[in-house]
Amino acid sequence: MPELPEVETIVRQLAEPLSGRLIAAVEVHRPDLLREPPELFCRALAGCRVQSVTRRGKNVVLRLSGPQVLLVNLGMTGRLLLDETLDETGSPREAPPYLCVSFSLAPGGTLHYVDVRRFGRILRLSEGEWKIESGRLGAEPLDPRLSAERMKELLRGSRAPLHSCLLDQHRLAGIGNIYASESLFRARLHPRREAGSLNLRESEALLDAVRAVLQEAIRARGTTIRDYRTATGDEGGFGPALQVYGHQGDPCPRCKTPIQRLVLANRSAFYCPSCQRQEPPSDS
DNA sequence: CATACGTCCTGCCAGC
DNA sequence: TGCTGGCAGGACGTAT
Repeated sequence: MPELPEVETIVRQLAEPLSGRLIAAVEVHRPDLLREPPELFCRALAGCRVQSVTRRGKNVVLRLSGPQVLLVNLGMTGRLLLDETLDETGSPREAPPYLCVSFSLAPGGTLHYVDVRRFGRILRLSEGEWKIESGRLGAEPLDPRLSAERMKELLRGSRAPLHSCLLDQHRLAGIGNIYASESLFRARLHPRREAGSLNLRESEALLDAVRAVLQEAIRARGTTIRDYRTATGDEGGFGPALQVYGHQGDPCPRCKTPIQRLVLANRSAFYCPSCQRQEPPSDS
């Protein structure tokens, strides 16, 4: 499931090779990923030049000439694969399975959007529409301007469990189920703790933990549980570094207490019942 | 308004 | 051994 580190990895890999490239043609094999008729989509993108590839939350943002913005959300199983190779006959390689959209580049190469479960979305927006969409998304956890005070403010007023709050893309953008559990473990905060009850010290610990986990995961090129691949088709290397996610029943890496799994808002949260206490501290 | 929960979609695998 | 029901969850829509 591509979260911030996975999307960041893909964006870093695509930025150089795609910048300045021409989109020669677009083929849509799965129209349900779009919010417009595929013919319109293809016509509007053909002939555009890629100006930049960036990330906002879990979204890949391609700025194109026109100007227009191509927003790619990978959902659960989406992949952006850059194929620059040719086979021995000189024609492009065979289309990968579950291919949804392919962007033929000039000169040569293809960017494939592949998605088994098709939870992903590809939106073509104007600069103004994207500005509004981006404004609805929450703070970037790795933005150095994000302070512990601001972090506390983001959680303030929420009676929801911390785990659910971290998944809310309108508060912080980019965290999904894997890094929510990992961050809470590092910050020693219980996933069911009421989000709005965090004091400044705890908010700072949480922000530090979120940043540390995301940065380490980026360095490892993300976490492959099953489906995630980088833009070069490789698996991410952060899996072995996961301390609680998917480790139900295993001993806590800190205190050896068995890791527990609980379900919050239909999502699994993994935590150590000994290291991560439910109760807010009495000194707040 | 905020929160909870169902829905989409398919591959995988535990359990019968 | 083969089949199947349940599970996985990002984002959105609907219900409370």
